[in-house]
Amino acid sequence: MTDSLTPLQARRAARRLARQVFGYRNLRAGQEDAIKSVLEGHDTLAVMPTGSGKSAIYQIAALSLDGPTIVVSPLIALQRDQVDSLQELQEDGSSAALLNSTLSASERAQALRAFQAGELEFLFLAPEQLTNDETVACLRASNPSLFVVDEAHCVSEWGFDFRPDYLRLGAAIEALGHPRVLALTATAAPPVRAEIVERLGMIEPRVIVSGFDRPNLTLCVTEFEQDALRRDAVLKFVQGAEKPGLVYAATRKKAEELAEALSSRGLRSAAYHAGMKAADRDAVQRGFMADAFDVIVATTAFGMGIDKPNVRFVAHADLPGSLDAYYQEIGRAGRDGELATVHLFFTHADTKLRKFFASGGLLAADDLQHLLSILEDEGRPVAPSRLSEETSFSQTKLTSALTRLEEVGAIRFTEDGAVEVLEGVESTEAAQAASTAQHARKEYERSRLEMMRAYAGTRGCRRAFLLGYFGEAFEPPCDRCDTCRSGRRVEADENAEFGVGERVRHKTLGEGQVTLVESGKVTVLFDEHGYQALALKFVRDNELLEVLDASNEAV
DNA sequence: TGTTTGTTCTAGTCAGAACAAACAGTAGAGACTA
Repeated sequence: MTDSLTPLQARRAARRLARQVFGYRNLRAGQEDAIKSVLEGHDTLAVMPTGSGKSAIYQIAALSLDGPTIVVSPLIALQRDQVDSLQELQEDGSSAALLNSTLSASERAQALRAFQAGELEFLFLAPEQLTNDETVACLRASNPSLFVVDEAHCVSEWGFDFRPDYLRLGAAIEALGHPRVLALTATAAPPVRAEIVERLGMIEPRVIVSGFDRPNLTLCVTEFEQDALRRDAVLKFVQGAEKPGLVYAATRKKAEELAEALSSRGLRSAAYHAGMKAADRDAVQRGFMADAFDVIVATTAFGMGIDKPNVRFVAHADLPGSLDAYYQEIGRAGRDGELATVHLFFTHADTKLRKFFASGGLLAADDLQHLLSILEDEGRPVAPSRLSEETSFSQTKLTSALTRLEEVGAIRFTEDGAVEVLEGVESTEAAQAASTAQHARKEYERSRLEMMRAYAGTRGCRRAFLLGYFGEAFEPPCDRCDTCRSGRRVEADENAEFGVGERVRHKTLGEGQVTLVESGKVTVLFDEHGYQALALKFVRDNELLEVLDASNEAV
């Protein structure tokens, strides 16, 4: 690892590069703190709002350190954008390259050769690339000084069941000799931050969190009994809203249907989802950026990497799966700092679809045991491709199963990527432990959906609720949410002995952090059990919670 | 989990009931074909 700098040296180096390379007269507080932290030698997680210059953090840190930088980014399109913007900065245009499946074998070899020869400062890749041992060996030989994980919330949001290779980044970092790690994201509630730090194996990390508040956003929610009434309300809202804007729908079919309905009402609208052809998706995205559309109706596929300043509204035509996802999506409104409206339209039935999505990817204990028995019978490391053939598991399911078993210490990956059972492992117990861990995860996801539902139904200040979820106390009224503006806002329970952000300990659920005190309930994010809403009276009568001070001592 | 779509059956040549199957979100990698 490159020698660390003193705090003063780090600050000077950061400011000098910011001026010389980027032409910045000043760095923002969060930017400077994060860069300093990296230059002082710390693994660092920076949680900062979009538009606060996260890319500059890793670029300045990378240029300050000797040795090349690996940047993990979730989408190939994002990687291309980053390389393009870096090439504009570099006079010779040769200091950044991509590594992904769209390259030919020779292009790939050339990128790796250039990285190894020190001709590249940045190499951008998706986590899947790091499952290739030859790639990892080649990258290790290049002695990278910095390992950047952009959009780091994907580790937590996607790693468990969608893109499991995100969960193997920690192992890849170790295989690379643990270069300094810098994780960047705009959205991470406390449990997501903890998971990023743990999964990436960050050593004595510094976690730098800028504020989550977006005071220029007006927060509104309307509940409907019937889907048809909700649909009419969404269409009416979009017609009357200042443009351009975004509508998020839960399904592809609904996105297309709403886009068509808006077009028939004279609006320039288009649908966007992952089922569309790449060229069509690209055309919609470019059209939106160029103000060629009034509104895009999209699934969750739309938005990552979109930095359009003048989005005046974001409407949700379905309940999102979590406040994390919701905050990410509404964050695309009002990036120019001007007023923007975000409106959630939902029905109670929305939770059913979300529960279905959350239930996906569960592996049966029998499947896990079957996998272990194959490995046991073999008695030596087995290539994942063979396991895939013998189990008929899809690639994603197999990787997910192996990750679950690795987490409970039942298997390990050898240096050449094969899998073997660890000595002394009892397969039934290990499969059961992995299955139990899965259910705990699903329980956590269920609790996040409950928090989303609670936000939709709150009679208190929505801004206070949202910020409390991210661990930030806020004193209402905000005058920028429907409950505050209506004059019907329910005051927080001022007699409650618990405050948002405080650490507490429950008799059976363990320690956690208070996220909300409202309507006779205290909601706690428990370290082991996710979000739980507890009746204050019951808590008091049974002395269930005790407040901990900063040093975790009961007071 | 719940809705939509497809299939089969009956009775009668169209239509509807009953049941089964498919589908509902996010991406990269890499094998395969033209």
